[in-house]
Amino acid sequence: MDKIDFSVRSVLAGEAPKDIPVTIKGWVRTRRDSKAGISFVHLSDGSSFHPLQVVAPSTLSNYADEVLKLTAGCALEAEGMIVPSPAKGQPFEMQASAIRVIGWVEDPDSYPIQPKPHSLEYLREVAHLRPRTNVIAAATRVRHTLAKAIHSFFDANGFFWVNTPIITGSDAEGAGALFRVSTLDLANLPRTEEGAVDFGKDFFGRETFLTVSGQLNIEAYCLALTKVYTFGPTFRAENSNTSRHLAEFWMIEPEIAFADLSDDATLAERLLKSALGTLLKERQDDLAFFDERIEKGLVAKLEGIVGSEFVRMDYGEAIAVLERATEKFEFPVKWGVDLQSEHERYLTEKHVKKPVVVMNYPKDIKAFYMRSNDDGRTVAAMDVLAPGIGEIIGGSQREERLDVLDARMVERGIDREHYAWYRDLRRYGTVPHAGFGLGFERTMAYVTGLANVRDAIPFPRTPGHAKY
RNA sequence: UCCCCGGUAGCUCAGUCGGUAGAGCAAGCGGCUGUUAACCGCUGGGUCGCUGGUUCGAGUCCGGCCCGGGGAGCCA
Repeated sequence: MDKIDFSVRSVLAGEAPKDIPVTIKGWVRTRRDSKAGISFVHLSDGSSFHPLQVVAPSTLSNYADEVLKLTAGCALEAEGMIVPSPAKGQPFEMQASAIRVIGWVEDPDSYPIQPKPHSLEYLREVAHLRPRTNVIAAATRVRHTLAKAIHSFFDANGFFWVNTPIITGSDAEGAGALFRVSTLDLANLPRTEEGAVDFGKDFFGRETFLTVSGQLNIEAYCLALTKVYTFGPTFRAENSNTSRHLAEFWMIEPEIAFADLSDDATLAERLLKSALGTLLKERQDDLAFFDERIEKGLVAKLEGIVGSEFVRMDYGEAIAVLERATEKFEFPVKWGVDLQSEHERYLTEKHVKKPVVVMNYPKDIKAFYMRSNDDGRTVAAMDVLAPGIGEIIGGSQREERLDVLDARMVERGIDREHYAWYRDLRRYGTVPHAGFGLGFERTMAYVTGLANVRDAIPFPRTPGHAKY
């Protein structure tokens, strides 16, 4: 065995052998030359936050022709012995015995990713190259670990992951505007006798859309498997232009049977704490970077969340707190109105300074499927608000009583036949159940300190943006 | 969709009272150095977002449009 492939991560962790040459492949971050006869090439393969320092001696056959011409972004293969680094900055480095350039950067002068801080706005315009930066690579690793931690939490607690459909025939009432899915020829639409578009001729024989929520479908599996969740993409065709909205985003939606709103809130709190705890253990390098460059005090903030109790507050209590506040709000506060962003921010950022669960909202501002409370004017809904990001979770106990559900649908003018299968769930062995939706990118924004969800997803889709 | 801010070199930005284009970084060349997003010197690099107008003269003032960002609403 003359050479072995290892990752930069394994080398820096001291896991690579020290008695035989190893080969590392990656992309150049920086190159510094010493006329004493060596060059330092920082090589990154994405496996860890820190790059590998490759020490290239001038005795390499291609030193003058190639090594001295390496610029940021060049792909290469470096072979050599791993040795303890005599200088500060890294525990180990490679004494290169061979460097093979695999891919040059043509025109280094205009290569969009330079070894300097770029603005996140600029990086969005080169979305195909931005994973080569520290910040996006770190976010990508955090995203992976966060997803894994969420799956692990559910698995350890007896939940089953259910892949609810991406294409749906129902429009999950009130969750937002829909993207149509159709194979009809737009230039030559089939028409009914009345002149309307004849969706009976469409691929599925009816109107279909991209899902805005897996909730209705997951309820069906909940009422058989008891503890289930979805984790998949979700689509909203809203013309939303904010740092908190994407047209395509990922959502985690657990649903638990034989459970009420309090159980739901407990699950939300345990899930968040568990996932954050895993991140703190497994992504220290990346979190340290976010702490230093993106949000000072980030790690302490996350540790604080893991170690503290979420504050629970009734909607009515939240209104009272806001009414007492000396803060000037643009929108007046009174019982019955939905909380505005400024109100949510005040509650979570100034009043309690950590995540807060607001529960039992007025029924008129919430969806038809949320369970009516005995007071006749509120429903068992909850929102988890997080500092800096606002609503991170929205959930509720579901209305399991068919007569009450029907009454609510009539109230809202919703066609019961359209929800026939959803009503069936209340006709056959109905039980109290509850669930919530956790926005994955909003959670990412919260744990990285990145202020915009567009930087928390590999290729963000927003109005007018689907180029990459 | 509404409100606000912005668009000048590959990137980040400065550009005064309207007088004809600047810096740092990057790139190229040279110097120095077991260096750490090194340091020193030199060089090249511009449709000042587009368009119309005011003016002797517009990066600068005015209108329209395009693009980006922030905030609001919708919501996760």
